Amino acid sequence: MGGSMSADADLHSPVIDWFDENARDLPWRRPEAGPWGVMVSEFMLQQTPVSRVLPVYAGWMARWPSPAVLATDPPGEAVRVWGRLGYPRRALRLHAAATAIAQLHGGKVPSEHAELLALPGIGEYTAAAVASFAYGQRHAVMDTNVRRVFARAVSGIEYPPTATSAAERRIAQRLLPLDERTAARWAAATMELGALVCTARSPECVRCPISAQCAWRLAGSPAHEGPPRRGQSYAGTDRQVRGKLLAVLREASGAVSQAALDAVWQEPVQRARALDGLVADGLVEAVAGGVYRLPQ
DNA sequence: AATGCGTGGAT
DNA sequence: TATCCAAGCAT
Repeated sequence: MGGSMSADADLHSPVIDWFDENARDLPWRRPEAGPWGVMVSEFMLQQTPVSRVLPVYAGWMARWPSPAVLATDPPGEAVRVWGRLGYPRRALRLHAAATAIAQLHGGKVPSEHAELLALPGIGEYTAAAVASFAYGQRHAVMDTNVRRVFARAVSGIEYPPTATSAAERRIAQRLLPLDERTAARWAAATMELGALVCTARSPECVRCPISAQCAWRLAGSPAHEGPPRRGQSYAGTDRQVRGKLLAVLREASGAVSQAALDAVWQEPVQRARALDGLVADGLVEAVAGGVYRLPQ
């Protein structure tokens, strides 16, 4: 098995105390955000930086202060307000989740992990995050930040593996404080530490509250072994074409012509494939006669 | 298990 | 300029 219980416990207080002093004042952390605000923020933050989420979150919550209100608007409006956050299928899934909450949960964001997991767009991470941040429950919340912190502090490696491993889950469970309140604080604190200090590219170990106990640091900060984790290319892909097509639809007040969509990409085969994909995903509706619009 | 899915800032 | 990276999910 891994390290001793005392070594694990020595991490809790420094990290939580650091969080008490350094936590960002983010809108979804305020009491008025409520479970719905937490849930909206988690959808928006999937693969998207905080700085870009902030303005969209504000607009979203002002227009749709509850899942029931969102459910009364067409999904295309969610896609429109989503704007340029990226991965617009998230907007569709958030709308679908709001509809399910309105219909199946009396309009209240469920508090049980299994009920959250059953909602569209909510996977293991988001279910744990909402249950922990919104309801104060005890869950191992493993996002890219937490995984990196544990990889370094506990496993002594610079980056976690590409896919979450059983070993990582064991470590997260082992480190999770037994007390529910403390566990919820720990989850937020470890995530914030990864986001602000133990960052991917240039960690600021001098500001880290557990640098003296960090296995990676103690090993001399060895460089990442193995093949470079390939970043996704973007230019020229279907994703870029989909983005350009959807941008036209978002910015139009109503339906748009085939000609307007054709103008965004010269190559007709890829353009058609991208448009078909958007329709298949439910992000675009084909109206009669080569006219398209956001879904209603 | 490996892919596809947006976008823009930082280095 | 090219690459990396950002609170993942669904298939």
